[in-house]
Amino acid sequence: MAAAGAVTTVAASYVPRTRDSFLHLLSKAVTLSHLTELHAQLLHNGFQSDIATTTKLTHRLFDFSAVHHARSLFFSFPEPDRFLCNVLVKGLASNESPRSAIAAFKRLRERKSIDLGPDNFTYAFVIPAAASVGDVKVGISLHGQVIVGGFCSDLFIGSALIDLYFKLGRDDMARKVFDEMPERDAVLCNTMVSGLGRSSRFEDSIGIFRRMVSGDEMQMSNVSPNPVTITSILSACAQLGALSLGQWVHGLIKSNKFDSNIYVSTALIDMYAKCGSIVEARRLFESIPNKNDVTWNAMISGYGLHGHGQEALKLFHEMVSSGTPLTRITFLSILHACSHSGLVKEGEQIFKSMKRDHGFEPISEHNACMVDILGRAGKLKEALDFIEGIPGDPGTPIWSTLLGACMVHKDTNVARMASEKLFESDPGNMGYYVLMSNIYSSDKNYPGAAFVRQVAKKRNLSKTPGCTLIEIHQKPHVFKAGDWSHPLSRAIYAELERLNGKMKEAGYQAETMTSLHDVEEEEKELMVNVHSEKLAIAFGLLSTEPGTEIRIFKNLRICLDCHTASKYISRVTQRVIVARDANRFHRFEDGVCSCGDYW
DNA sequence: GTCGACGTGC
Repeated sequence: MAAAGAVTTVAASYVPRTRDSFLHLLSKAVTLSHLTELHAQLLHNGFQSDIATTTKLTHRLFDFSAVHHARSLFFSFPEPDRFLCNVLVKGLASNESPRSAIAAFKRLRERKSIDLGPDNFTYAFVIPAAASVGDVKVGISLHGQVIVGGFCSDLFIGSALIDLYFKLGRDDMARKVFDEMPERDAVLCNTMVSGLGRSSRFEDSIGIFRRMVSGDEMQMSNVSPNPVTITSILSACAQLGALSLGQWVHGLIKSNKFDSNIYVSTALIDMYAKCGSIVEARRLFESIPNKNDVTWNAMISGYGLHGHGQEALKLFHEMVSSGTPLTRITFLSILHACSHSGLVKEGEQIFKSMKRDHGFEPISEHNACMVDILGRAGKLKEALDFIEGIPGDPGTPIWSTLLGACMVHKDTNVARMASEKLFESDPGNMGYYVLMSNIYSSDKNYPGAAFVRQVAKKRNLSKTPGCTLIEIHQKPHVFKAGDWSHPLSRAIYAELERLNGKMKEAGYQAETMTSLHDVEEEEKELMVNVHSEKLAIAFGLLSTEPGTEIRIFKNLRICLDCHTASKYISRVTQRVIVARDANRFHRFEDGVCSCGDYW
């Protein structure tokens, strides 16, 4: 503390200092004004051409984002060496100036006469810069230079290259770099695990994780999962809905004493909530002593996902009184919870208080939430008024939200208006054409529906195929629409047939007929085909004891017919069915869904 | 005097 005090007084400037004491003070500085003061003292003490202190000062200035100051210090130094140049490249790269970092790197390479050629550090700094701007040409050129320079076995560079190739969308190259590393450490493996996860290649990602756990490969003999690995894997479990794997990882967390890591415990809450175990998520939440904003947000959004709007509101108010700083994501989470539960008044109040009491100017996503809240509740006129009140261009997500609400409430006029904006701003997105065509169909405007589909076809767009996952005895089974690839297909279709009879007796009517008119043959076939949700549910019924809860996961939003069918199935079989779709959870019990038919 | 990977909202 004495040191920190000294640098803030002007009198101290006249005390002669040694290089070591300056280096120490530079590392300790906690504010930018400390650094500015130290810079003045360095000049007073004749250190302007001392490279070690100049390097440290440049580094620390970048730490405080004083990019301009750091830059001019660098350029005022007569003969920078490679070390100082590396600090410049790193500083620029980590201060949202990756393009300047690349430019600086190129200038250095051109001046190789004074032995400023890049070393392993330079590449470890400049490759992430190329990755963050997504520059394929520069990225590949850097990889080439790494090979020529003989830096291939450097672990820092290896991780940077793996991350680069994932960011460029070249998963196979990332894999190649990983496979060819003579030795691997935890960070290198984690880069691979999280990169594969971001590319939705979960099985591959889990494969690397398993190899880290088993530890019987020469190249990874000293590598075992750490908290970073664990959070990446939990995030994969959450996206996959892989509860049993998540539980197994939870065991690993306990035996490795990673419980106290806040990243790990927050990821666990998120995993349990997204895998359908909201009660377990809350139990864990309560057991965490050092909750931060992200922990609270994860729990609030978990309640939102399950349609437990009141619980989400209670927790939100507890968060406010706990003194935890609220963030934009807190408001997104609570507003989503309101929209999923139809809490219009509460949502409006929170939206107002966000700006008034907490000083957050709404960004596009908050506005989209409000449109969602109003639109889902059928207040399309209010939603339109709200959109008109948004300064500037409301943006694609808002029109897309409004279009979704039009589908639920069958409003063709507002839908036409929203879709025109969307076709203009995002013409390559098939989802909008499908929605608009369905809206026309449900209004019996078949020429309109056919026209929209034709436009989509001319633009060569195709639908994301729907699929549903169900985990039986810790093994995942994935079904597509009309799937016959499962070994038990005969039994599954027979079970569906049997269910259909019982459901019809109970009053079920298929809801697909309205959209069957005037569609292309290929598409008609797809619509007549049994949806993947039903196949997964039938398989679940066959494979589990009576009374067991059935949990399924759908990659898209659940369709109206499958939603209705699931309600009937839950009644005629007396089973609870929990379905997670792309948006939220549905819990079907005795003919009723927890979403209140509101999704 | 200089290096990397993780959790919350769509």
